[in-house]
Amino acid sequence: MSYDEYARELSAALGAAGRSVWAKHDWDSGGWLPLWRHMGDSAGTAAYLWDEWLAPQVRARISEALPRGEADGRRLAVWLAMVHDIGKATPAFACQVEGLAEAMRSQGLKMGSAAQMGKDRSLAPHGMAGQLLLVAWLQDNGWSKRAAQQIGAVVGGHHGVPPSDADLQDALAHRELLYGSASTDAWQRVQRELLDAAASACRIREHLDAWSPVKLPQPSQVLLSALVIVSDWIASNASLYPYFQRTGTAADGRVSRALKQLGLPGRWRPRLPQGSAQDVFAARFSWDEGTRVRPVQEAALAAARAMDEPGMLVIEAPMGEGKTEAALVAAEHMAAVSGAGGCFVALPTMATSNAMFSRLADWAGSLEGIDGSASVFLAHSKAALNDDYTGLPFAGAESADDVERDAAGSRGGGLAAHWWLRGRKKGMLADFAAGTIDQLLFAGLKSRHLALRHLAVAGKVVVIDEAHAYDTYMNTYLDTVLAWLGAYRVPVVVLSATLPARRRRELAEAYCQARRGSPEFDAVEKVQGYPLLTSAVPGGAPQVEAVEASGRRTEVQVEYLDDDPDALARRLETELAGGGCALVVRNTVKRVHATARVLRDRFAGTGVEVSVAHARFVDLDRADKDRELLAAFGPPATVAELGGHRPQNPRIVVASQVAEQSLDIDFDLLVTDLAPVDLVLQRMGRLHRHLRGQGQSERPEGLRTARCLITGADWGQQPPEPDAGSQFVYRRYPLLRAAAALDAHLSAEDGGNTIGGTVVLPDDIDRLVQGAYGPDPIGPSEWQEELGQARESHGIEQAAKADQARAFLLNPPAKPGRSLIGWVNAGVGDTDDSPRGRAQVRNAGESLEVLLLQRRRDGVLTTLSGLGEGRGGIELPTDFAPSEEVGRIAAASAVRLPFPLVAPWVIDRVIDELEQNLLPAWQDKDAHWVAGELLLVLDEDCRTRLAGFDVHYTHQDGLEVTDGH
DNA sequence: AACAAAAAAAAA
Ligand SMILES: [Fe+3]
Ligand SMILES: [Fe+3]
Repeated sequence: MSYDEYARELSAALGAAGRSVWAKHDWDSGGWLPLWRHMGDSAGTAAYLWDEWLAPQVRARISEALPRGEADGRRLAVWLAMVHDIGKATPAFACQVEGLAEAMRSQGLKMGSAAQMGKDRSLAPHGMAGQLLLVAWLQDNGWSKRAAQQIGAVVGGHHGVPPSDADLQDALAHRELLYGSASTDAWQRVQRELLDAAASACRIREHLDAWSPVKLPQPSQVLLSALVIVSDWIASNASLYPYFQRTGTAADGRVSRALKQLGLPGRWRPRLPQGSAQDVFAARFSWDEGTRVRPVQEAALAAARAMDEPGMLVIEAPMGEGKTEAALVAAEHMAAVSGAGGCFVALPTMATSNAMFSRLADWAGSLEGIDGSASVFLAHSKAALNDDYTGLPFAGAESADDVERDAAGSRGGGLAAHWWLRGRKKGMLADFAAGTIDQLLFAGLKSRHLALRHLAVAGKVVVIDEAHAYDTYMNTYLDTVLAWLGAYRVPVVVLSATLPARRRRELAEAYCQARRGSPEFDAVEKVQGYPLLTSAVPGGAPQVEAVEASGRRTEVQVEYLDDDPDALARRLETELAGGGCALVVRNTVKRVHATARVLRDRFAGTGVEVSVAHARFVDLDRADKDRELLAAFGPPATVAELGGHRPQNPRIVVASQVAEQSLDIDFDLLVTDLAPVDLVLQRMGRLHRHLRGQGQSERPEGLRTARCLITGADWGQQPPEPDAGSQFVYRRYPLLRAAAALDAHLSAEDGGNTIGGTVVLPDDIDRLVQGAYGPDPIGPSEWQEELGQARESHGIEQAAKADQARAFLLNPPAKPGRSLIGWVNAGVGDTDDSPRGRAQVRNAGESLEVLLLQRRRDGVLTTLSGLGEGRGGIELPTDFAPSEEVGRIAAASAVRLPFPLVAPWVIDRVIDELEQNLLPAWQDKDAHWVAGELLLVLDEDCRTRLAGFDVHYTHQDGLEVTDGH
């Protein structure tokens, strides 16, 4: 049956009254669509999506419990798409457009005017009405109410939120909204006629009896919901499915035409990667002759090959062992086994997502089994500012005129961003996506159109990078999402360099939907080894395997240093006497600025350059800073590529945590504040990262041994007292545990000498991480009392975080047969756009981002002067929307306001004052770069006052705020 | 009355 047939069969089966029911209307053009037409469009679209677009593993999941498997799955899906708007065949809906209502009245469907129906109408929105009608119809066909509700809720939820029981009761209590006045049964006859015709057109009549006892698993129900929503959205796109201007408009081939114009990309049909690990990796990543596969990579592919069912693979290995490549190859194999049609890689930040996006696209380009072109998506809020993403060709065509041109243009295949597969809710439906972990965690947040987010991940393999980097709050979401992924049989690859054993166990338990602390998972926590692979398949026994390391090591001499800026300055003077580059990592921006100030004083006129790096810069400056760091301290190839050079004179970079993240930069000497031990290790990774001459002989003589000075605590106390700001950021307990783990490690090394010792990377990573995060006491006995107290209050605090996270947390999958009624109830909706009403997948206090602009002395508004590449000082219009080009610069001039301006007792005043700057002309829809953004306008000296504070911005030091009182 | 980095915000 072709995709165009559904509407024809419907209209043939309906009488004049049934055909008179309308579904869509456009006030501007006066165009409209009858319900039967929208039913046919939606069904045809759903059938096409089932055949050509859904990943095999999604089809399998939907069909799992149905007696005839996928044939039943397709029938059920197409039928639900067809009947999704049956609730429009009610007085409550039909009365809304008087002209169309009048046509229905003349067919005997009596109803009052919209005004006569009054406010009650909102008690029976058409989704909910549809659920009630469908459930009643199924009951008439011999179904139990319970069985009917699991199907009905798909219709009830087609606008994103399945109704609650109470809502359904309220609607039922107003019979006249659904069935008109008690004196007529015309409405019920038409509703039955439409549903009967739909059942015949979808050939489901003969299957209804066999389906009635089925208990649909919730994953199937959610995926059916999502498919109905996607079909409806496509069928409701008026440029694909134009409205009619007259009754009886001929529309032959309308569905096939629309689907051709939509031009969804071809799927990836993954094949098992064949051959040796060496060959597979070399082919996927275009390795040159000399590159050898690493032991972890080889083992990861072997572990994936050993899993004969979809499962979770945890890869723990040090930075620089090719974990990402290992994950992608494992993902390819797992995709072929499970029938995935794509891959999502989740990362902690937008910056790492951007970097991953290019790698993912390269990898996807090398895959076999991609027919036509595949769609790629960069999933985070600032993707539009990323040139790698926006530079991609766009596939498909929004207007019919473009179809021919595009069909010619995209014949070459390859990767493209698809015009329809973009935006917050649809973008993740693309085949290959890289993005922030938030995009994955949203699948665990009760919110509108949640089913779409589930469909987006249910068809893929999911890779979770930097799994150690998430806090208790986010982990609460992650665990719930993993439970759903396990239920969807979505293969998952988890990556980490520093994963606490307890967390490893929790991840595996979550995915397998096992109880916390299930004894089968003891081995996952107790196993020792690094690198380490863990594989888990729901219902099976988890496997663990230690892997040989690849051999690169760095010995780091560790020394404790008092927390005194002057002492630090004196020390650096000595250390850098013979040249060299030092990195000083501070835990707060305040300390970064304070340290930089002292050092600049000290080194003024000596040729020693001091610079800062932190996140309190506008995006464009931050990107420049990162580039400058890479051009000076990156690996030789990168330095050459960026046209930079490693400084000859001594250099000091004072940085916040931005330096511990993804940047591949290398210093001769490291000074760091005491931080949680995984972060200390991460920072140590910036030390002698690249080989510079035999035995590091190209480094200054005194700095050829890697050395790390740890400060940011009063080491004289027992236990050491971490800096107050550090405690605020990281909490006291993890800092004390870090100090204790280091102490235990170093004193074991050299027999009780607590002045310092050696940490070997990567050999000591596992021991330090497990020591710091394990359950056992660690550190000197005199510290234990303090540690015990810190542990207790930390436990309470973390439990509170987990509790907060649960406020909008989705439940794990319920028993099969439980309908989706109330699935996202008490959720956040998406109507509340005020900064405060938004529930989050991250636990953060208030924050405000502003666009930093400048006003010249002559009163003209401009972009910030001094921005690189000629972006600075460009005039901005105030009475109309800025151009595309300048708007983008303004949007990339965002900076987050520091704490003093967003403290709970200040933020309201700050927002009030910033709202004074809003430009009405910039709120227009053609001002999409800047609409809704708060503007902070600086004077010609880059200063301003805000809420009683002095605000100052420099390209050198970023945003500084001082109390102006 | 103290604070990293981090994310995000349109449907049928
Ligand atoms: Fe609808
Ligand atoms: Fe619809």
